[in-house]
Amino acid sequence: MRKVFLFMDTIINKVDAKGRVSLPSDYRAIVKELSSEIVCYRSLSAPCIEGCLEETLDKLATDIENATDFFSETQDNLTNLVFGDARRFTFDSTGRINLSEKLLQHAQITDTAVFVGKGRKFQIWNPQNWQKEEARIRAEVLKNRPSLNIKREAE
Amino acid sequence: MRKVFLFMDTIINKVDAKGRVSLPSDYRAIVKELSSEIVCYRSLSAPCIEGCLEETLDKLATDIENATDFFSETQDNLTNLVFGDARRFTFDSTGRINLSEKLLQHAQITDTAVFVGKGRKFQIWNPQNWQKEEARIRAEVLKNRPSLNIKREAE
DNA sequence: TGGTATAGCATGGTATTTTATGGGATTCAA
DNA sequence: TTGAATCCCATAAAATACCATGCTATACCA
Repeated sequence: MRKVFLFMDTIINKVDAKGRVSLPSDYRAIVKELSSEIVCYRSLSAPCIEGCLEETLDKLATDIENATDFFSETQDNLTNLVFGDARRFTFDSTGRINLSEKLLQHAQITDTAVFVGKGRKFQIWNPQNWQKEEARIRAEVLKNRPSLNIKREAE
Repeated sequence: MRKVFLFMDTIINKVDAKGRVSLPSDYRAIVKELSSEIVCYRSLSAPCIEGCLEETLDKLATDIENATDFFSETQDNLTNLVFGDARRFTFDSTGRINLSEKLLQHAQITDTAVFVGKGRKFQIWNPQNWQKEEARIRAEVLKNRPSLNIKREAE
């Protein structure tokens, strides 16, 4: 596995009648080092699909196990919500995945999808929704310059 | 054996008159790497069936040993409840297991079963019950956003 | 710098495989 | 011998892999 891997850039691709979309080739290059699978799930906080490597979710599973008790309600709730929603999507030789109805509906995607890199994860948006969301984020950043402060708080 | 294996997604399958259910193919793929057996038991906290690899229960046994005293009532109770209830279920060439009456009754399952991935484990629910449970969990998580806090605590 | 060749990519269509599930046969135990 | 559990076979539907084409971005050369 490569030491450095980041999902980046914003790419627009078509979704055909069967729900097939080409995963951007840059993204594929990252995944291909391990397998030909990507994990997708409905974002908890926004009307979009999120994607990442299975490895990333595996880390989360371990984190949850370490942070909560086997019999605790919190562990139950979290694992149900996260893993109950996530699913593996394998892409074929041409690099397409077949998104499920559930995911497409949640993101209000019909015939076009926008892939937005987020580092270890990426998101898939309806083009109009993404346009609005990006404007909103930019406006907020201009007001508050939040990024650096937030990092300090967390450390 | 694969480095990463997670039970994911939510899948609805039919239960026939004999009590047979297809284990979702993704789940089978995970199990098949080791054997053709899965362990199931009645959930301690919810009206559903829980399933996992025997390996996972083995880890739990170790955890219980480490966390409680050999002679303690807690260890007694836990081990009785978990291991007294658990049973191996082998699936046939078409991938079906034959759930026992005891398990089906506990989960109120008659003709349809919902498999819910939970990472290292999965659950089997009655469809209506799962629908309610999922709504409850989502509402609770949206109120508290527990995931991030828990992660911080663990670090 | 400008123009052309080439390789890679997205996308539409088609073929193949896998999977869920019903029904029946067989085995084993009571 | 009867009942229950397990195994095997058949089928329809859905998921997935493969093939072919047109386009775009990149590389190469004059």
